[in-house]
Amino acid sequence: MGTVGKAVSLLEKLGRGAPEAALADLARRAGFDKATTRRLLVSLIEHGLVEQDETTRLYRLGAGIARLALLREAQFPFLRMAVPVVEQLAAETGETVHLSEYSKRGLISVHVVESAKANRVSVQLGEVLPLHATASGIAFLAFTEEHVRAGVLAGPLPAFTPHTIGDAETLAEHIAAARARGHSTGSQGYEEGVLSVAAPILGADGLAIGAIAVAAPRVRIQKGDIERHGASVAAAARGISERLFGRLPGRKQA
Amino acid sequence: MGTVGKAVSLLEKLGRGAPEAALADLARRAGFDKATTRRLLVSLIEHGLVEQDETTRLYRLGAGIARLALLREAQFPFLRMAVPVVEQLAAETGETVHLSEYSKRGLISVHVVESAKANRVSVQLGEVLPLHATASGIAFLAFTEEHVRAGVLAGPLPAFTPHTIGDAETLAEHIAAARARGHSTGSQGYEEGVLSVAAPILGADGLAIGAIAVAAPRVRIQKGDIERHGASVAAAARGISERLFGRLPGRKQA
DNA sequence: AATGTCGTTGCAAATAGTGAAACGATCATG
DNA sequence: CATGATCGTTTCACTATTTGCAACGACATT
Repeated sequence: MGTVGKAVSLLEKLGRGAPEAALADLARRAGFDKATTRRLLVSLIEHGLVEQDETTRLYRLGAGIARLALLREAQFPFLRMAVPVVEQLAAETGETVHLSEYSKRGLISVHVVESAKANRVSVQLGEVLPLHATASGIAFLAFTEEHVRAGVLAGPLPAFTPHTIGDAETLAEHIAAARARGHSTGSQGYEEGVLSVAAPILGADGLAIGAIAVAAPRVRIQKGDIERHGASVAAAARGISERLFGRLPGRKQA
Repeated sequence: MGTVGKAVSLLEKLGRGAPEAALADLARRAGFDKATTRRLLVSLIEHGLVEQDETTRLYRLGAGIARLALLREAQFPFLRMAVPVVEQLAAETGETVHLSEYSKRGLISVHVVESAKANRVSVQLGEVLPLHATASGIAFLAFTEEHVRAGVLAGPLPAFTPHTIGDAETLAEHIAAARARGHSTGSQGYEEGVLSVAAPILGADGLAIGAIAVAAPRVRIQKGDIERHGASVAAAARGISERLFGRLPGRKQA
């Protein structure tokens, strides 16, 4: 692993778990030498990506991270454009709605509006959702480039619940169905007892850049809810694309 | 400069200017060799901090940045706690209010509510505000550790306008006055024609972690406005500290 | 006191990063 | 249509940065 890989890996370790971490703890979790870990951390501190408590010597993510994220949002206002639509969809459905953006490993949940109901689905911000095990992931896969889809179908499909789709064939069917309908459904593939409906958010080139999903406890879903929410979530996804790119992107044939 | 420094420097170059940048452009701006620049970028891409448009080959900041920022906000909910107070202060004063957080180089503006008035002060999100030239910076310096304050007083004090405080002695007086009053004032030190009033947001140890400021066009400020806004902004800053840390931190003697 | 763990620093060994050059591809320009 | 410039990419020998071990004092626990 290159040096920058190690540095980023430390940032991720700092992001998980407790708000602050000790040097030896980080070195252990990352598998680096104490000396190496420390030198990487001081480099990151010098650039504001990490901060250190002067008295406890504990490390935490720095404000430079927030700065980069703000600059990015200024360049590509995904949240600013999408959040109002998410809120609207949450109000319309009364269920938890979450918005995610594609990145290397999977879909990163970037905004969540939780249902007001007592029994509701909860999603952690910044969490990476697996592409094969969530409605959002399947919606994304249905409208992404062939090589990404092929990569997921070829790779391992780890099970998160007993209901997680485990074989590539079934997954391919779900993806094809989602492409045909314009939205996907997920049934307890990631969390037990949760049903979801998701639609892809398409970029200017017609390929998915993220997804929006409605997630509800299984017990609350009535006949017809799936279809109703499916239409709503697909409309919301289109709305976000239009706000971001002006007109609705042409749908790419696969 | 170490390797991680170079990598971070590329991230900052990507954050400034156009939403996407070409390899040769980045190499020139950063002063690195084309080959070096590319290798750093692919490392960053592998970890999701940078993305590349498959067809145009242009680079941009990746969703991994947003992920880290979200994880950080989950660990230390600065925005979640502060934003409502900022909105409230903006409504109360009718002027632009901005919130900033301290980092290595200066105060990073992390949230802004612009005045509804036509003639209003505008602040760029993610911008780094100089500590010696803004009301926020002086408020921060008045309640930070001695060595940080000394470092700023010792270092160069670049002028952004003809009104920027240029000598350490005057700056020290402003800082002392801010410490005595609990809030600071800034007069066209960073942007011409802008008057500001700011107060420090104190951490659990009584030292400043950021600042909140009201900024208005000079022409609109009446007698008494400074004092009124000073009291409001100081109260808002205390409110944020209390929301973040429970009780009001004890004020540290300097 | 003794033992364990912590953060920090120095050093020689080695790995990882470096820049120049060459490549084909692409895009203006004449 | 040919030319020249610029682009992104790859290779390779060289160098410098990074690395891990070991030792250190400080601290906390036993």
